[in-house]
Order: sequence, then C-alpha cells, then structure tokens
Amino acid sequence: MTDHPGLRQRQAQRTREAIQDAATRLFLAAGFHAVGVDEIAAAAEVSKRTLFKYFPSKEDLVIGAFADHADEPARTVSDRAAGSSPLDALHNHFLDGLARRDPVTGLDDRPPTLAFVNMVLSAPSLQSRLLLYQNKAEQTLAETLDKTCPSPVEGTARLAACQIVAILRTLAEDNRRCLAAGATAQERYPGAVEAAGRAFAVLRHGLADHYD
Amino acid sequence: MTDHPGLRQRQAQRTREAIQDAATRLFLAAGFHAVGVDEIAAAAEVSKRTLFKYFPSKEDLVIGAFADHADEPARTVSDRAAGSSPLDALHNHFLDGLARRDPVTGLDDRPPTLAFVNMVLSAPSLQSRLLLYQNKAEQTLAETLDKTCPSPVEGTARLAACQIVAILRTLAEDNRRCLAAGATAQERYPGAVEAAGRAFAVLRHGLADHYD
DNA sequence: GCGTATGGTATACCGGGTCTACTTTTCAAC
DNA sequence: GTTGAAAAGTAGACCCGGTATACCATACGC
Repeated sequence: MTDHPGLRQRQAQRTREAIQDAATRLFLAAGFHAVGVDEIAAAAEVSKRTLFKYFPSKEDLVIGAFADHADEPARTVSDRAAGSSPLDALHNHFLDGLARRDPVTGLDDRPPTLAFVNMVLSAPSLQSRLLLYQNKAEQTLAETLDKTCPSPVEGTARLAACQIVAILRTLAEDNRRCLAAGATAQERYPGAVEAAGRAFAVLRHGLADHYD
Repeated sequence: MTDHPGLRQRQAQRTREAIQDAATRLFLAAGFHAVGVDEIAAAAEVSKRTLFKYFPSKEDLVIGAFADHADEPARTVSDRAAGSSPLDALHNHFLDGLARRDPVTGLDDRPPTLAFVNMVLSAPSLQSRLLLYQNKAEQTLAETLDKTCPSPVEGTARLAACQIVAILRTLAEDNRRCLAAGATAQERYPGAVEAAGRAFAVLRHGLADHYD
C-alpha cells in the first residue's frame, strides 16, 4: 500500500470543495433563503443528487465549517500541558483565540466573517442546527472530562461540560453583539479579555456572590 | 363592554385545540415522520392552509407544549418570595417539579409522556427546535435577573442565565436517561433530588473543586 | 485485462410550506 | 336593522428541499 489518497478520492474531495465554495459564494451574495439547491448544483456543475451525497441538507452547506470545531473544547482539555487544569487550559485557549481573532470567539471583524455570521443569524433553521452542534460539543467535552478527571459522583462531568460550553457560547455572542453594534475587534479586545476573565472566575467560584 | 372573549376567538381556540389534539394523537400512534400534515388536517377537519395559520411548521405541532414553559425560569425568579434569592427560588422550584413529577424535570414516567419524549428524541429537527426555545428561556431569564438584581458589570446576568438554563436542561436529561434505562420515577426520585442539590451547589460555588 | 465498487447523471416523485382567489361569518358603526 | 370591514376558512395550484429508480462511466484490485 503506497499513499492512500488515490485519484478517485482526490476527485471526490475536489467536487466537495467545488460545491462548498459555490454555496458559500451564492449564499453570501444573495442570502441563504434566496438561493436554491438547484442553483448551487448548477454553479458547481454537479447534479442535485451528487450535492446531497456530500451534504445531507442545505443547512449543512453552511454549518460544515462550524462542525469542524465541535470537538475543540474536548481536544483543548485532552491536549493540555501537563500540570495545567482543564479550566486553565480552556481559559488560555479562549484567550489565544481572542488574540488570533478566531471566529469562534466572535472577535473576527473581517467583512466576510461578519456577512457569514449575519447570514446564520437571519435563518432560524441555521441557528437551531448550530445549537445542535454545540450540544455535541458538550457531550464530547463531558466524556473527556470524565476520562481525565474521573469523579466518584455520576454526572459531575456533564454538569461541568454544559456550563463550560454555555459560557463559551455566551462570551462569543457578546463579542459578536459588540461588533454588530459597530465596534472594531481592536476596540473590543480588552473588554473581551476582561469578560472572559470574569466568566471563568464565575465558572471556578460560582454565582453565590451575585445571585444568592 | 361585557366579556371580551367573543364567539369568534373561542371558535378559533377550539379549532386550534382540535388540530393540536389530532396531531398529538397521530404522532404518538405512528411517529412524527410517518404522519403527514395533510393527514393531520383531515383528522382535525380543517384545510392545510388553516393548520399552518395556527402552527407555522410541522414541528410547532409538537413543540408548542414546551414553548409554554420557555419563560418558566424567568417567572420563577420574578415571582419568588420576598427575601429568597434567585438561586434559592430556582432550586426550590425544581425540587417542587420533581415532587410533582413535572415533565420538565424529566421525572414523569407515565407512558404517554415517555412516548412523547421518545418521539422528540427520534427526530433531530424536533431536538434542534427545542434547543432554540431553551435559548429563548435563557434570554428572558437574563433580562429578569438583570432587572431584579442589577449588576454594575455588563453581561453578568447573561453569564448566569446561560449556566442556569444549561444546568436545568442537563438535570432533566439525566433523569430521562434513568427512566429510559428502565427505572421508575419513584426509584429515581431520591437520586434526582440529590443530583439537583449537587448541581445547584456547583452553580453557587463553582467548578474549582472539581476541575481546577 | 476484467469484474466491481464507486462517483456521477437524469428524471420523476414525495412532502412541507406558500400563494391566489374566493366564500362565509362575526361584530361594530351607522 | 343593515351594511361593510375584518377575520376565519376552503380549494387547488405551486415552489422547493430531499429521496428513489434506473442507468452510465471510470478508477482500482486482482
């Protein structure tokens, strides 16, 4: 067995990318709702049937990019440096993301990204699909937490995971809200770092100081 | 002006209920996917158009029951007894729900409820819609928290709300998992109370003891 | 080289959801 | 009362996302 990416699979990958690219381009130009799958298939020069072989639904043409990040929190925990705690690792990873203006932190203000985010927010079917992926992120994180820091009490990892994922999502949402209100990523950056610090402090030490 | 629920609105309400009832009955009998909207409309003796006037999508025929509970956490906080904290109120409300075997706590093991839950879990489109409603619950809770316990720091309420809603959802999921594994509500009840206690303790005092 | 699995096409079809145009009925104002 | 606008409802065509059938072509293992 030589190298495995045979000609066949490379061609398949190319068509997949062609479909994805055509879809993204058309969606950004005219909006999710306004573009039909027939149109996308035609632009990518494939049949509708082929399109659905690669992307099981129209929504997946958009969400695919996000789906790749579904296991990011879990990987962050399992790949953490020896001696650092899961919460440290997640906190640092988020701060890194902010510095890199990673789109998952909500702090990417490049016009294409803003347009993409705007498109997702405009279509409820896309939003709900996105939440489904975050649910998956929660499950993989729970498994990883349970593996690396097993607890005698059943369900501890799930409780932690749902809180962590919810916090990450809310932090990103807050940043996007600021950018949508006209701020630049540059302007928001210090506030975003501070908000992340507060959020992880709450995760560590609880809400008792605020709502008890 | 006498009583204002005029004849017209009462009739509208009746047809709405007729549609809802027919849908629930058919879905439970044959499964969400296997029943078409035409079938439901025929069973309720209305036209398809009328059906969609009351329920914007097929999913809404199922989710409607859940949607009514979307603002329950927010109401629990705003209606709490004087002198009790938001977290106390939410904790007690959840314990009440467990004692009453309220379906939102996941501890209702009556066969119709189990069948209903099973149906939702079997259809991804229903699950994602459900998550969308929990997102709404999060927002209304955040607003209420901000009103009753205003914080000087922007975003505190949203951070708290997302954690609280996530915890409530996870507690209910854990209970449903136990019932699905064959336990009765009776058997699960003590464990459910204990799990809720642990979860609210984590909400109050943080994850530092577990993952830091 | 050759059978086969795989990637692809054309086309018809199903089901959810919308649109148009029309009928009936409540309710309020004159 | 009568009348007229608003609302509830119907029928049927229509659009679009997604699937099933049947078939073609070609890379790949032997």
